[in-house]
Amino acid sequence: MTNQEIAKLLKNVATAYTIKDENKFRFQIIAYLRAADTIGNLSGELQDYYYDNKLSQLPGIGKTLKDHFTELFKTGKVSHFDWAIKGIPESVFVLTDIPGFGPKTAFRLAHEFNLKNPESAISDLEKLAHEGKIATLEGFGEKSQADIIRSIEEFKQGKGKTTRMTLPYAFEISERIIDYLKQNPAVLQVNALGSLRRRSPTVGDIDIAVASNEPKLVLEHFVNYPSLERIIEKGDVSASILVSGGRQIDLLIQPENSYGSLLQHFTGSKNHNVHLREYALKKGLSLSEYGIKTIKTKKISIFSNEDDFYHALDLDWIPPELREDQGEIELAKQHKLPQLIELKDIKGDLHLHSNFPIEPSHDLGSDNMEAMLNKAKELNYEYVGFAEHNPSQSKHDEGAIYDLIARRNENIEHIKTSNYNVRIFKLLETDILPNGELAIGNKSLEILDGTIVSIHSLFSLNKTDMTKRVIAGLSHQKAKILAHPTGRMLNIRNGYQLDWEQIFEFCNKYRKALEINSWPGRLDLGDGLIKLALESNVPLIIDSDSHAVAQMDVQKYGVFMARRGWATKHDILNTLGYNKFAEWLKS
DNA sequence: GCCGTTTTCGGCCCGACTGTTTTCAGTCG
Repeated sequence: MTNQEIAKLLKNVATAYTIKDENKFRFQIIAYLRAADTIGNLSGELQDYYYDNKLSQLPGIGKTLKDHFTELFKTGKVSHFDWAIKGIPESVFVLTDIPGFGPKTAFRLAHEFNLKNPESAISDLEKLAHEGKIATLEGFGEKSQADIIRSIEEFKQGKGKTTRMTLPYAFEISERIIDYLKQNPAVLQVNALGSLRRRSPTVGDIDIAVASNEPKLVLEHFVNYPSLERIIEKGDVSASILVSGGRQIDLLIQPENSYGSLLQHFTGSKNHNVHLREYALKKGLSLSEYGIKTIKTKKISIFSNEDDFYHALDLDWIPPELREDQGEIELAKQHKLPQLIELKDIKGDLHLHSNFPIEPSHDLGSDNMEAMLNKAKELNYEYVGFAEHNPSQSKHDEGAIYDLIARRNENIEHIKTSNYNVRIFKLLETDILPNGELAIGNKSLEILDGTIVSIHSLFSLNKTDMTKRVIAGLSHQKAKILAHPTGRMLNIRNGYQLDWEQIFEFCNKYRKALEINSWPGRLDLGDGLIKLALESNVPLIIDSDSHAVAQMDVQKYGVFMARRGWATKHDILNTLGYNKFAEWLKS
């Protein structure tokens, strides 16, 4: 069962509670939604937390939910959930997936029109709306009927927040919008916030904050964005629009002198803010996007920057990547937050695919080694590793594979004679075959400084066999790094099954590194597994997996993931200088 | 149902926006 399916299950329980008795279940509803939020935004699989007995570490998951999940993973269902949603038509849970449909609206419509069939509930409702039947209900009008028709249309097209963007994609959109907003003189400051600022691997909508003393002018400018599709809402200090491609942009505005509170509020996460506000309440303070209110005197302190906002609560400033309610508030109080790794700490990129004609099993790079070295120099790297895919087994015998690798090595030696100031490691990205053997023989491996190993076939292997396969592959003395360890492709496929506890134990014992692959479509490992790996003292390495010079800039995304996983530079191997790194590679 | 620098019991974030209302309910972040 995927995280999204489990999160939906929890939301369904909250929906059912809301319909049955909102007051009685008030706090259960909050708890279920909070847990759903945690799980929906988790970058590791919930099931892995269960296997590692770490469910209780997750915010919002206490004893009761832990027991429910144990039942879920053992039996495939939870009797308490079944009990909770009993009596609510299944159609309701289908309708609540549509933006604008909450529990009350969904239940009311399902009930009034007797929408029994969940398969057809959405199209049945659409038909009723077109027939003008919804506007006749008390509490509904022509406008809400039209809204329902449009919501369903957009939902079917996957617009708004129905589908999530990858982080790098969202980055690009946000930069275009920010450039546009800056054209207006009423805009004094502008930042992308929300999950984008927290560097979440996928982003639902793009949140933008603006400092301005003339919010009306800013809003007017905003809703005239060239690729506007429609205005979702527009008030006095905020607005939401849909832009071409069906992406939702939310804008919030505050005067410059209270911009710090807005940054804090709009960065989230929701769970971080809820926790922070509960913490503040105990000090007699109430937090909002406007500032910090002393409850007794009703006096509001305002903050132009975020540091002061946190300091006013006796907390250190918390990096946005950590604001996921995973204990960061308590550590900020004790001045014990980790010093997170930064992009400038990276001293090399060990996973580069050049265009050297090595006749590989998978895609070849498009630029030559010299061009990639020039770029490495530009990035201030001390060293790189060329790691083309191994020559394909199907087209070459072992001798031919050896010759190709030897020729590539000669090419590298030749380049070394020119002075590039960047040291080179002779690596390779070698497939781990389904039986756990590496795709090239010992003789070929011997002429490498080391090899990256990875899974590129038979993803469907069961957990036990896949774990054995990976460990067998990593066991070779030359195998040093497991590339894109989960095999996930964001929004395309989940990773394969692995027993992480075993993998971590093995990597720690034999000092094998797990890669944080910065490739925009992968971002693999994600932050959840990074955090768990660090708790097991596993060496990590951040690589771009570049197939072209221009792609070498994606390293920042891997650093974002590492930061979200609480990594300091001491946790990441390629922050080491050349000598120390070479020493590890040789070990 | 969760959680702990007033608490293992008794609390539980705060506000914007919209539509259909004459003062609020529902949804969202």
